[in-house]
Amino acid sequence: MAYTYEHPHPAVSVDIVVFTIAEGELKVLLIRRDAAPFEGSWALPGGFVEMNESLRRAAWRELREETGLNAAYLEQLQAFGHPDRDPRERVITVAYVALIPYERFDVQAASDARDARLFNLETLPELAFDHPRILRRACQRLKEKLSDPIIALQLVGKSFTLSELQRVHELILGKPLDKRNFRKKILAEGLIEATGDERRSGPHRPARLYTVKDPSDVPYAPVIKRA
Amino acid sequence: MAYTYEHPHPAVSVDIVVFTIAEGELKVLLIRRDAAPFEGSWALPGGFVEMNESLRRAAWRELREETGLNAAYLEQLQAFGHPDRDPRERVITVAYVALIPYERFDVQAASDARDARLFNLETLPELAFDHPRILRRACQRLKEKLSDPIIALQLVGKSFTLSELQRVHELILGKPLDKRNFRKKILAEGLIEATGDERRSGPHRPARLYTVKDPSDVPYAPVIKRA
DNA sequence: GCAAAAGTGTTTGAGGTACACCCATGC
DNA sequence: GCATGGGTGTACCTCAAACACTTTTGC
Repeated sequence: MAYTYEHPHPAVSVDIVVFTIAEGELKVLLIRRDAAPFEGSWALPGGFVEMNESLRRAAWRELREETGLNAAYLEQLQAFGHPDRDPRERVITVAYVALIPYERFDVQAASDARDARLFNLETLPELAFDHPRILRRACQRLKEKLSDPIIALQLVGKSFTLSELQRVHELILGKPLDKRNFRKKILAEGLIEATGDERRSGPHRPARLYTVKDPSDVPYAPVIKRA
Repeated sequence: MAYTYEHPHPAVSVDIVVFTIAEGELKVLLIRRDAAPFEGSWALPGGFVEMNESLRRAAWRELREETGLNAAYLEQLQAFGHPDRDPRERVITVAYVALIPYERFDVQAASDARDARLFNLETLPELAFDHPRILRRACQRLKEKLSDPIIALQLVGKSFTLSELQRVHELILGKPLDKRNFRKKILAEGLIEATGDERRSGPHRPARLYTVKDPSDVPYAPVIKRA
């Protein structure tokens, strides 16, 4: 089957920069390419936009198909369209940023289960296409958006300790934060509250657990079962 | 001539939201469509991306072709790609925001000189496609970016008074600002300096003129001739 | 002289930053 | 009992916001 147009048309794809926190580090999801070009190297999950779906929907679908994930948070980053970014043909890609708490990760469930792995940002493999550039922009955007408190909340589980949340901020900013100042600010925002439960995880005082007060404040937040 | 692909490809266009200050108001440039669909209604300047040019370059070219303008400031807004946003075929558009000081306007010089006009944001005509949505996002982005001092500087001339610059901020924010606080903040940024000249323009005290100190601080800023 | 915009400082409150010690636990 | 992270309050500084009068001009 072939499709013919009077004028030349580029292909349009979506690529998704999936961030999560695993093993106490900020990680990005990459997929090993099993076809040319860049066969064997790693790339952002993504694929071509279908003709009857919106860009956002395409990003959502690709994410599910390639990784089995249902994104918690999905935001358009920007379009990338240098003429020679893909050696096969002109491909314009629209990049998205997705944030997913690690506890939701179930990459095994991918229908199109390819070789997918989480990488630390400091130890990235060779990336295909202009994906290094896209990834850099995504990191930058993530930092800029961190002032919105819901960003970090997308990367922790249903319930979390304040130290965990602080660590998320520190990983994104790449610098340590003061514990007391952090807690003061976060609690002043009024988005989260203590559950009353504690988590004990080592030879030290147990940590209080917190959750998002009102899930509607946090689009796509983990669904919280209230008593 | 026809172009054939194995898979369906959308068309890709760029649309540019051109802001300027004219007659003491924030205005946006629109072009009257001379062909279906939406013939006779107004639309953002834009057109299809050519196969050998980047998105940014396409935006630049369309702006020049349709309006004779050389953009002072051009920034990607985002991609819009709902499947039915164009009734002819699937068209994904990448929107840009351009800021141009009014003194550079020379729409008459357009090679593809169509019916182009500046509109006040409060008195817009009917817009084609999803351009109302694009325009709303552009206004929102402009507000968000105003904290960067170079934004407002893109909308004033080579030399300007502080009242003019303040008016630009007020128009973008849609609310009045305090004169003393405004001047304090702007001057503290250290980007501009008094030229020593004054401008007299009515039955009141003349205003000092300012310019950008270092043009390299302000990409695409009006080229300033230094003594 | 009067209308109209230009120009000029100080005070206050909020929020961000710096900083040090005790607490509860597992081993 | 000791190592480990959890939890807490105060002082300072910076920046944003509020606020009123004098100056210079054109007519």
